[in-house]
Amino acid sequence: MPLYKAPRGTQDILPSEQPYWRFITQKAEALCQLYGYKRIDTPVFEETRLFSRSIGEGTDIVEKEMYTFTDQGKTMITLRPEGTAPVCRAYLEHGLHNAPQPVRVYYLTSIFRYERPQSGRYRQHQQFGCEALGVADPALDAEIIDLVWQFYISVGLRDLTLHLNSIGCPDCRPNYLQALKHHYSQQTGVLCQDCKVRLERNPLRLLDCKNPSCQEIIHSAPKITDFLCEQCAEHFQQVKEYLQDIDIPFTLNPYLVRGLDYYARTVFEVQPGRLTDVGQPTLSQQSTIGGGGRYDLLIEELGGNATPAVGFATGLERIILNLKKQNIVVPPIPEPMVYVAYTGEEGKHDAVKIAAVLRRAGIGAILSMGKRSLKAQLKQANVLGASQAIIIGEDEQRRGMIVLRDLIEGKQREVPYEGIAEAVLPPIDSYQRSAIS
RNA sequence: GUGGGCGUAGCCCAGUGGUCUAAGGCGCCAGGUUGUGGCCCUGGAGAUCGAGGGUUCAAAUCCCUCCGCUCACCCCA
Repeated sequence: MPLYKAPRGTQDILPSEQPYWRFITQKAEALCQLYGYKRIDTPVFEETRLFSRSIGEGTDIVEKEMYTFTDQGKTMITLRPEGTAPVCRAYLEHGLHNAPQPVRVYYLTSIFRYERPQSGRYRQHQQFGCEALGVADPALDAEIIDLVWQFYISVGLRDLTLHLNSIGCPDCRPNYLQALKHHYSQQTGVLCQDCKVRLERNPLRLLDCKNPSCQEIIHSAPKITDFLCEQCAEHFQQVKEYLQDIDIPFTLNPYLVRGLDYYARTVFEVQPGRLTDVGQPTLSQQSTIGGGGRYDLLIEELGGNATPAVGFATGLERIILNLKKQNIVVPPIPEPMVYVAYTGEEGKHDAVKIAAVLRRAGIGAILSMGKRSLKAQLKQANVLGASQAIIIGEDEQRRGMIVLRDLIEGKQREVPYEGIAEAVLPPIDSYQRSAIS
């Protein structure tokens, strides 16, 4: 029983897991470059009021999931529970409205939420997100959705479903909410406890209920897409058309709502698995690997000028979870190719020097440590995946030579001490080339 | 916050009251003659059997409490 353990809901990402992380983060960054999104990093913590204002006072995140504390200067601080609000804050703080619009940025960062951990859910998790601020063009919605979708494709995930909806704007949503409330008020008898609360506090969330008895009410409920104002309907129509232009397969889901208050118009979510029943959510939301939408009012809410924006975020742990479920293999992280072994104390000085010479020549080298038998050293070279071993033996040393052993072919030859880097290079090159192709 | 499952070495796990001073596999370390890997063989290190309390002549094994892990609900990525 170890004395110390990683806090609940957190995890160590050990070297053996790193290939997954490197793989997906490299894919993400390559894609962002392709779409012209630039990296932004914001602080791990912000003033609490930024999040309570943006995410919404009544949301679960703000009510019970934030890591909040008062610092020595009596400031209320919160560990970032989502990525959009800090980006908006930075946009305002640094006058990014003066940059060419839209401002396209992405982040790869830790997110903190105090929740009960379960499969694919952690108190600290990593998100990859993109935000495009300053433009209301529906083509930008399509661009953002295309970007996430291409991201999933580029990491190799299959069988995903893109759920798409529009939740309108402050002009048209009240009409819908009224109709929704009216629909529900006639059936309060069969409502679950949660939905009774939702009816009062956050009616949109009624559509989110998984309770079987509430499902029927949901399916007979009015659809928000029938209540959109002219502008919202037109915007949504164009988003759909642009997505069709670029062959992004989406599933219209009029019951899709999102958990943060700042969304307006376009909302979307990506879930693993295909739907059997079109338009009907069959998977629990917990399996969602990514989501996002428009938040045209958020920046104004935070004190800026009216600035439309759209973005997405996706959970990296959940992506890795699905990569493993789908048996997708990721490329290994290359090991240093040369293992430097030696016998005796005199040999060790040359070993230290040769390892340094190789590294300075750009050749990865692992230096054997401690006093171990040659057998043990070569065994380790093998386990570490080195393609070549340099053996500094006392006999050869006296003649100014060292042994260069090819661990893949099992052949070795003597080469002069001087110019060892040149001797090593060619076989390494060919090996690496074959490993890449 | 609610409910289910589970807690034996770094990992996988056997063992359900005395023969357990806890077995096996992987991994680690060392040997298999004198300076050479991948296979094989041998040996070694590594476990207060999650913690505390109780029942019993006797507990890894039964009971209680706590802690932790895990899965699901809620909600979110």
